[in-house]
Amino acid sequence: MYLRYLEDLDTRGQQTASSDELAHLCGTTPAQVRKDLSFFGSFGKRGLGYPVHELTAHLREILGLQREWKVLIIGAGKIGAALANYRGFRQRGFTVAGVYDNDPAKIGQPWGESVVRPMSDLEGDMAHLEAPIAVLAIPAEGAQMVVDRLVAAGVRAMLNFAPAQITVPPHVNLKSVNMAMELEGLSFALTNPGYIDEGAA
Amino acid sequence: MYLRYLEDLDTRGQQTASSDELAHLCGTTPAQVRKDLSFFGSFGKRGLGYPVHELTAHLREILGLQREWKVLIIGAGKIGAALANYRGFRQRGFTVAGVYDNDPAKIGQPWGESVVRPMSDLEGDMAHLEAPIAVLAIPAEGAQMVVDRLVAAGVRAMLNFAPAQITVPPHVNLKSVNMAMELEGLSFALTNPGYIDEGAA
DNA sequence: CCGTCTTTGTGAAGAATTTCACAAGCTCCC
DNA sequence: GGGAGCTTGTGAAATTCTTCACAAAGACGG
Repeated sequence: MYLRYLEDLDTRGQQTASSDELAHLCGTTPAQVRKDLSFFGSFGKRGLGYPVHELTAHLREILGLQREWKVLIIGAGKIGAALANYRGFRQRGFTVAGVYDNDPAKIGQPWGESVVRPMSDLEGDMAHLEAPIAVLAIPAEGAQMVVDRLVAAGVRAMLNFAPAQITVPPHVNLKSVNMAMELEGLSFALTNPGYIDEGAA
Repeated sequence: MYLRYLEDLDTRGQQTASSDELAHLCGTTPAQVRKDLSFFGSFGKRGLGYPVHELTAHLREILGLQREWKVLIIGAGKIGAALANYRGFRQRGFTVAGVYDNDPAKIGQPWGESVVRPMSDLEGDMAHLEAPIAVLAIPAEGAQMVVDRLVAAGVRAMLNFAPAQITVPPHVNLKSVNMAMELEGLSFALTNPGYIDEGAA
């Protein structure tokens, strides 16, 4: 989150930012900002604040964004298409290495500069890729089977958009985005106006 | 999250579930499950566990899911299409009340059982809707302006997929899903294998 | 070059959350 | 109907997270 706002400031040419300013932008407190950043090192200058450009570079390195990450999109449906179109990816060093699907009607169809590949190519293609990240954009049914296969093929990190309960071995990183659950959170917030939602900004 | 797993158990016809079982499913601890649920009431039976069907109903009510929520999809692009296709929505009581876009090429195009409506219809349409939830599936540029307009029109809850920094007045609930940020989290996890990601399951 | 002003980094205090542990309560079987 | 076996609900302890507050350090003007 800090990186996001620091990039904005950097683009606007701002040289330094105080913890106070960052806190205001991110919806947190100055002390929190300082504690968070101090966990990774001592980046600021007393009396001045944090050097925006330099800190941006530090955070990129901390997050491992100095390298290019290959992303495999699993599922050539609407979500897959939305993801492939998403400019933010390439800007942040994520490049789509391939789109895979099981559906014979979709296999071979053009997809950006590439074509949709059959799932059966997955294992072979993995040999050329180092530490790819898989994005699951498939229906919930059978999602676990696909995940098992990805894990077996060596995928170590996945971002799951299928509204399914997925389990992975401990050495694999899985993040799930469940849109229905997000909406349910909003439903709760609207139903119980007392509870303020912290997931803002 | 509990609701998600309880629905599974309910579908399979399981009568009761212990905090131990729920904890295992949800990747947490039995004590946590009991504390969480006890916050809302005393739903379990000692010696037996929690009645699955009944607890499911309770959680639905707590989350405000006993009613139907109208959802406005803002942006008739790929993400909007993916959302409209998403079966999970209707199942959980969220119905798409309309799809809006600014692009003249898209306005009037068929969209499910309806058509894409111009943004200018928004304020008028709001009169017929009670407490709708807006889903932002638009580019980052200009997202804040659209949000301001939605807020002015009376929208009290929004789910934002635009990779933009949005601010809303305190009485409006905003949740943001930023796919790039999720991927960056995975990048961090892969780069620093020591840190285990809690966002699993 | 000195005094004032600003802002970081960080121990310590405070608050919140999670875990522990156990009494109380329910079931089930004999 | 009573005892054995589970499992909840919940105070209290332990842990984690956040906020406070201040010394140390740099900037800046005169």
